[in-house]
Amino acid sequence: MPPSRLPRTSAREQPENLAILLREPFRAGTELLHERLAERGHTAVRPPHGAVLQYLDDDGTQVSELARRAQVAKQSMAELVAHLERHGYVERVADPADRRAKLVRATPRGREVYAIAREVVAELEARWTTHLGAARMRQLRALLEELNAGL
Amino acid sequence: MPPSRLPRTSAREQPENLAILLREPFRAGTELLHERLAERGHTAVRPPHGAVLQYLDDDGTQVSELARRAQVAKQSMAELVAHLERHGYVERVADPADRRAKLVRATPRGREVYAIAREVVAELEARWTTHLGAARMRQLRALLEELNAGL
DNA sequence: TCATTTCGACAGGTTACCTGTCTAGTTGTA
DNA sequence: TACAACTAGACAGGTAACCTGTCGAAATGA
Repeated sequence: MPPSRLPRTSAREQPENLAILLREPFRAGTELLHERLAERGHTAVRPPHGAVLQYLDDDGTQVSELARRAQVAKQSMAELVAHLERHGYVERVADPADRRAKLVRATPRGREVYAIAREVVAELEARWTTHLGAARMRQLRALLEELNAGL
Repeated sequence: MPPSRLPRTSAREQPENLAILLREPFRAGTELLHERLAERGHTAVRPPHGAVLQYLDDDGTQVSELARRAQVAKQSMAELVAHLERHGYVERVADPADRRAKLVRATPRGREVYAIAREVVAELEARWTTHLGAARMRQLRALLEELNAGL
């Protein structure tokens, strides 16, 4: 099941070329990450949950703050957090600074996910560096940084 | 509402750097496209419908084929097509070559969406070229093409 | 001819999103 | 200090976008 087998006659392929070039490596990386997570038993962590883990501070973060960072509604974030809590990836503890609030924090099981993510990122970068060479990878990164800086 | 305002202490920010660099320009482009579509009255066309329009051949395409290309279940694709059909962006006509099948085809209203998409892509590329310069844009594109070629 | 495959419809379920409302608690200000 | 205004998160209820499984009609291959 090659995900890159795009139709030759797709009506929008030509104009979207650059968009696809940006999207595909990201998509491939996300796919690899979730494959690896599944292999190691973390089937309950699916792509949307990245929006939680990605924005979690080490010392815990409020649900409302996570929702703001991920740009979804509080209720949506609360559901994702509840799912991860049910599966033991995060825990919610009382916020000592605000009695209304709870802080969401990664558990040891949650931190395993971070470790796997770091491995996958390292593996991908290594693979890409093999294909492009170190110099061109640096070039690519620099160009992407410039592009991102200009929003 | 700056979408790029990422938390300084995000636990995964460092290792994901390159992933984010790839994702952000794509995300920004998608956002701009759907803003423009909404401005011009095409509020019914939302991101998932790109999976239909993106893979439509000019002479029409079967739902099953679209599902394969977009890598979703037939039923999911059928829903997206039904939505676009209800809103007048595509029509389904009998497939002359297969009496079981119907071909999904863009209507004039659907082709407006393609036109807007092409405008947005052109605008983004122009904006990025202003930031990076034509030479670096060519470099970036070449590097991304190499990266994608290596899957 | 007939077993197998394929197309698209239907049934039924889940997940990830949304808005709106409510209570408890915080904060800014008269 | 008092109180209006705001904020955190829970609950209610809804929708869109995905899934699997099943089916009848049509196509295909042996």
